[in-house]
Amino acid sequence: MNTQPINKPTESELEILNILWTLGPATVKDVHEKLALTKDTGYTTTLKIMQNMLGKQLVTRDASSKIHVYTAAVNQEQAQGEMVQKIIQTMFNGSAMQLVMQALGNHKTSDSELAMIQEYLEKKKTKQ
Amino acid sequence: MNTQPINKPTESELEILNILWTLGPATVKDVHEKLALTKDTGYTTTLKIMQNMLGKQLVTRDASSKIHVYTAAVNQEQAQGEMVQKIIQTMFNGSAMQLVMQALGNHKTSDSELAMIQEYLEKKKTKQ
DNA sequence: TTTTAATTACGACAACTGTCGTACATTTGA
DNA sequence: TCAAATGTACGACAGTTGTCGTAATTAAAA
Repeated sequence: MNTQPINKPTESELEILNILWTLGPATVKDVHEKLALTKDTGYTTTLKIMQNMLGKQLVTRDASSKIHVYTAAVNQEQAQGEMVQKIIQTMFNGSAMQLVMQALGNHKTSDSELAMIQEYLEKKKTKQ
Repeated sequence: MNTQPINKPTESELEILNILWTLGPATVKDVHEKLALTKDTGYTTTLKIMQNMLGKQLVTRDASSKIHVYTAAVNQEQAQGEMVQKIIQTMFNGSAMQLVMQALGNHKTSDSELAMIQEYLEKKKTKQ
């Protein structure tokens, strides 16, 4: 799997990547069905975007049968990391903490989740 | 200050907004100088982007003197909130926790900052 | 006053995106 | 076999963005 800096996906491409990360290898039809749940868009539009993504090497595809199967070519965690990095720089003045506060502030997060974060923080403190 | 859903800024517009949030009301020159520190771009480019932003009502300006003074017209916290929301939905399957983990994982965060987050979490747990 | 400098306005341009209609190819089933 | 259904390919288009050259305007300085 490619670990080069990612050829920055657009908003729409990101949505599709997210679907591919969830579904694993999938056809245009699969992706479009998922996408259509939240977005009013045509089949050929989805197809075209995925073809663009192929050009950018954001996905790979198996075209051995008529029905092409697409797979995300970028690592989910890496993409998440780069995005978070970007946001922190651009919107939170380089402070991860400010981002964390925002993320937790406007969200209902369960006690168990909060506990997990606390645990994570403990480990991190001792490690550093 | 406007609290309507924000007319979504582009990447470049976001950089400029961030500068305006830091500087407060500022001229194109001020903004461009800041911007030029990290980005190789022409003065008129910055100007044009800021004029676009005026059109979108992302900024306001005082044009009473020759030297126009621009002010961010969107609330920083709201913009941050909407961005974080978007990211969580699009890239983290709706889980704020996953975002938090990412943000803390790839960053050197000081112990004191970590402690602040922990404190924040404690308060949040008891409140909820 | 005249020149120079600083600023803004305007227009042009290429690249990228999302959108879709339509053509083409392939498979399926009647 | 042949028509229908299912997919993909291709091309066109409009809107947005970032980029910048250059013109116009205004203020400051000589």
